[in-house]
Amino acid sequence: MTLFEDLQWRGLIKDISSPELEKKLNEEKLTFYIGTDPTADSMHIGHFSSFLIATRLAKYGHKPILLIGGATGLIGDPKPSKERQMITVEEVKKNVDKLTHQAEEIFGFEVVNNYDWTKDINVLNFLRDYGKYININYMLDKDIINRRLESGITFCEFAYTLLQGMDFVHLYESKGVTLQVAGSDQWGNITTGIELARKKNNVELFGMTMPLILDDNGVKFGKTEGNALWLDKNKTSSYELYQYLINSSDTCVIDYLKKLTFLTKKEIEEIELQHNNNPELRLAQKTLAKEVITFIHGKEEFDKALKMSEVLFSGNVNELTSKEIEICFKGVANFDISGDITLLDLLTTNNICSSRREAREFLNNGAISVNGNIVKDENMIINKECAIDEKIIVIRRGKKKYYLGFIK
RNA sequence: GGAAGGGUAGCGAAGUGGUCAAACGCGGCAGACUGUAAAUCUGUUCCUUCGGGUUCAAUGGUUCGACUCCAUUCCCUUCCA
Repeated sequence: MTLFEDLQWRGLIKDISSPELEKKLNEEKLTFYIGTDPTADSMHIGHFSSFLIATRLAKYGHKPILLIGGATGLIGDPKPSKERQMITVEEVKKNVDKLTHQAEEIFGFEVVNNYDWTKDINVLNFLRDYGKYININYMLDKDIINRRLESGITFCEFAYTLLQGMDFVHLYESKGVTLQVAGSDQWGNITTGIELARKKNNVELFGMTMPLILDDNGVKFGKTEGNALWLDKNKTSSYELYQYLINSSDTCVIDYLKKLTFLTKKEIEEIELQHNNNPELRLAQKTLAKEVITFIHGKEEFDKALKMSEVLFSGNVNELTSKEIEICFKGVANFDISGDITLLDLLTTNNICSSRREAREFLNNGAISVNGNIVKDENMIINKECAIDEKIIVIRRGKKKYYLGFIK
């Protein structure tokens, strides 16, 4: 199977700028880039799913460059609905540093920052050297801009696409990059770069986009409860990541395996077969979790997440020693307990429940358990005596949310 | 700068003087069922010491009483310049 066929089979190709690209990908060694803007201090699983393409292409001998948008992040890619809130310069800088570090650590490829080549371009150069090549009508035709004309768009965001186009051209000129890969929402920006290069450098650059990964509710992969799943394990523990992946729906999980792992077609088809025979074993989900977490955090973290999940969902928490709990709950929300405190106060003061009212409701529903036992008494006194090894209290809210209290 | 429309809970959206802590939908959270699934069903969704307290962009005003009326301010959108 050629690279292109493999990508197609995995459903990773949405648009390509020219049919020629297939041949180029299969037969040549290209230098390509994929980028993201530093809108947060960590990448999330969504970035991961698209950045994986870098590793995939690299395996076939292409050279990846990862771009962190220190410049474009200051402007903001237009969202379909409304203007973005500007991020402060300091924050962007901070995010760039973190993302750069993270990208290097997880993917191990060269990382560049477009701020480096954009910061010294003055407004006149910008207009003459780049603005002159792009017609306004061309920009207005872009989906993302067109859609915003009704609700309004500032010049700042309107110009964003041009900045990204400049990146492509710059990377072509300085590093011989001829291909840009991105999520499908970036198509408009990729084509701006191609257009710019065609007019300015008289060269044909290539673009390829991947479809968004959606679950069966049409929700973007990796979005849960409005929180992203971060790749920084201090922001999202490997346990949480494991839980998200293991809960993938049957209808999506095979698709996820294709898109998020490096398992071969044969291996995935074998898993699919077994999975369909015994869906309740969730072999596909387990494999997915293993592959993804091992890639991001390494084997050790995966083992930890696995052990913790097994303990929490099959065994009983109070069979463990405090030491074991401490190890496998690392990363779970925790707090200190000093002296006696009623359960109700404990729940509210540590943000396990947002109000006393809510805490009572949970207690009444039997949603709260302490060290594995459901408790309904809001006045239960929590102290050293009821702690495991007199050290740790494990609070569970609902089925899956855990909190650790350390006796001080 | 001018004209018009608008700002209601996490979001969308009703309410246009009292029966409004505010319909309805989505989302969230919990419970049942289950495969830690999906679907479904049930409860709940400002705070509370359960007396009550604080909310409908902000500030003042009218009124016994304001989300509803008036004034000013701020913000958003559209059209015109």
